[in-house]
Amino acid sequence: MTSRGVRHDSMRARNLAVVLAAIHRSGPHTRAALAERTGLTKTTVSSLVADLLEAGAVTEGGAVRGGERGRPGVAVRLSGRRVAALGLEVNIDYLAACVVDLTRTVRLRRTVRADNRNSDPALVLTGLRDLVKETVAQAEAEGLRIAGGALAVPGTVEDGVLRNAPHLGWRDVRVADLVELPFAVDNEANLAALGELWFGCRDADFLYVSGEIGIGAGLVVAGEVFRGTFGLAGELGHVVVAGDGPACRCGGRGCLEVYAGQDALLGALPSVSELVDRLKAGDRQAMETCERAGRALGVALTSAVHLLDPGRIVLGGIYEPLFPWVAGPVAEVLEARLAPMRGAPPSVVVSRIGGDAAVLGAAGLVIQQVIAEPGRMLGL
Amino acid sequence: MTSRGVRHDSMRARNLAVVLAAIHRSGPHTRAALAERTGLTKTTVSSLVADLLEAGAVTEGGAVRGGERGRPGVAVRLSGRRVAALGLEVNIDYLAACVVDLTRTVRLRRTVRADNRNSDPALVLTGLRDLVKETVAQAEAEGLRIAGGALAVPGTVEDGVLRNAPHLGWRDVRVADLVELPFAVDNEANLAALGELWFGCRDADFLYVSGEIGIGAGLVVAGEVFRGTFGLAGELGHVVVAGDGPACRCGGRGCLEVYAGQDALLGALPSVSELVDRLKAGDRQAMETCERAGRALGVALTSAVHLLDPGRIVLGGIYEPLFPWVAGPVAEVLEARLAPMRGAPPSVVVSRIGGDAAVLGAAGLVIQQVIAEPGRMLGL
DNA sequence: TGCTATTAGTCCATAATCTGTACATAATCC
DNA sequence: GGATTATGTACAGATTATGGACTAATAGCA
Repeated sequence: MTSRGVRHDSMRARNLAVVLAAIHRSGPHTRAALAERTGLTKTTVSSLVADLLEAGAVTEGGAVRGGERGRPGVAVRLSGRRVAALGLEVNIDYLAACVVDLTRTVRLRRTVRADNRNSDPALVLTGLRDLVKETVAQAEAEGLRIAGGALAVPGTVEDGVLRNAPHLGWRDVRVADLVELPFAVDNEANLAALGELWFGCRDADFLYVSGEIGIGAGLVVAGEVFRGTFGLAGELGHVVVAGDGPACRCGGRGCLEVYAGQDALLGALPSVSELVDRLKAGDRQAMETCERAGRALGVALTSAVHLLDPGRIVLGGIYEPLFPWVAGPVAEVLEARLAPMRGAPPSVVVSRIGGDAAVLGAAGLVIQQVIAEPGRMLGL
Repeated sequence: MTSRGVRHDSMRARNLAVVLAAIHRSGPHTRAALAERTGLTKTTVSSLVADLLEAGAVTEGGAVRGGERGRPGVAVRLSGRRVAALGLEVNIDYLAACVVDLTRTVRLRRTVRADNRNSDPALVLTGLRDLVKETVAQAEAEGLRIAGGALAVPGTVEDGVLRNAPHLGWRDVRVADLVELPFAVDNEANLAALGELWFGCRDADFLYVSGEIGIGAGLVVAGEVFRGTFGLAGELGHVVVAGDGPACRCGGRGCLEVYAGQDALLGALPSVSELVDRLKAGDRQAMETCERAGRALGVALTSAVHLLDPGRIVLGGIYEPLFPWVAGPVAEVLEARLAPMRGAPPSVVVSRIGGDAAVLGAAGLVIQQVIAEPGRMLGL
């Protein structure tokens, strides 16, 4: 737990990361601009950039912005040619994979339908492994080198072990050693939040609300996902809306999920798209259901804002198609409850990437790691 | 916002911090043990320790633990002789100051009664400045050198500016330049949490609940205070317990504060000690009030656990004297609502330092800074 | 067109810091 | 008392960043 001292090699590694992060954060820069931003000398930056060029993480050339007088600089930008990340997702009715390059361009995207409810983990993971093999082969055929992978799962994760995924019916499944690559596993909502950070709103501070059968949330503060002590933070679905409300499957009463989970929203309807159809047709009962769910979500988010202090609120999952009918009540409740004490409540916006958030976020996590530790991830 | 590159001097500064942190984290160590823990060589550690010795941050000698065979090492331990931190607090009815040395020993402690409700900030700050002068002079007379100070205030703080302290009646007061020292200002609940971290339970992961007129909370994860996006996280008092409960002064309904704030607990009683007396005497009504408050607190904490995932829960402020009557209902509610899904809920314990938490925490913040940046704080 | 000012990027000697081996020191074990 | 073992220091060597000098490339201006 004690942090390690800085040696010459870790100093170099850190400086590589600092330069790469500066390029990533604010677009292409000349070496001179990078030197100014990082506080390193031009000489040092040149040397670091040379390493990054060789690793294929950056390219030279392209628009040289700004230069008023004097010799124009050479822009150094992230390269999409070589380094790429593998994002994976196991969910209730599908497996998904994607490959994203360092410029955040989605290069490959595959989904395999499968009924994974109460499934055998070994079987599903074999299927996933096949999907990975195909995807990686295809990516390599395009000249990409996969620097690492990450997997999103609908459940709680501790140290690479899937502790509990109620809807899959999995418990204590070891998934970290799925492939021979640097590999991470994390909760769907956390990764969906990262997806929003990398491919959606790109804001550095927000709470992503993932409406599925359960309701999860991922908080991003200063570009980092907040995970809590055991990685269990963000369980919005069981935040209490009414202390003595109806019983919830979690054992509590009056949890948000009871009012605004998928089951509560759909009632007897077969699917979310059916609900949306009815809403579009102006079905009174459907609209009241959404109104009620939205208000409950507003109450739960009031508590979440007081405790987590998010910059804004992004609604995703099933709340994305339902946004037009849910967002109003949510915002009204937040305004009424938060404005007097806090001033303007966080704005409520819709997710821009919908159902792809988690897979993309998984790839985003890997890209984040590459930028944070280029030395380790790229073998420098 | 871009992080700076590592230069030779910052490498040294960082390594000083790493060594000091290792000594702080797990007690006195020999140079050899420090070398092993930090991954640095014995030579480097020797050189770093020499600097720390000269700065007065550590001393040699004392028990040499462990050594089985071979030449015994010289223990290097934190020194209480020279470096010290100044903790300050402005509260509704007092000003407080303390001086704590690097070994966490409280060397000085002063409290000045004063009615600061709806007071003139300038006047109160003048009084505080006098208190600082006296305290610093006294500390220096004991040979201590104050490395920095921190101030706890009952309100929200942004960038050294006190934004809003409803009970003091202050708004947008600039307090950061109170003294000519490295100086920080923060919210009372956050600093009380740090106090608990440094002088109380010393756990690295917990949620400190600060019961006062309002109810605040400070979350510590891995030894760091979580502040949220704007530093407003941890407003436990306005977490919703019952969506359509009674109105709260914040504009919401059914907030925790309505059920378990000081006003709700005391009712017509003049003081907390009066309430405690009645509870000790077995007063039925008082006990029911506490029972009800405890259950409400349990419900709010259920939401907090789902969202923040704390390691344990520490009850402080007025909940400290009331702990015997409040803790039971809190724990019961948590158990009932959390156990089925999460397993054992976080344990609920009483604060060990009571009303001193915030001042001590302010000093703790400074010590934390000294250990994190000995170069800057000690002028190395 | 050519000169000057200005900015970008590289070269190379120098400085700062950590590493690694060798060694003196100081205990325990038998 | 000698062997063993571990601590802490000394010194040469390795790694990395620095800083000033130098080359390169462009715009402005005469």
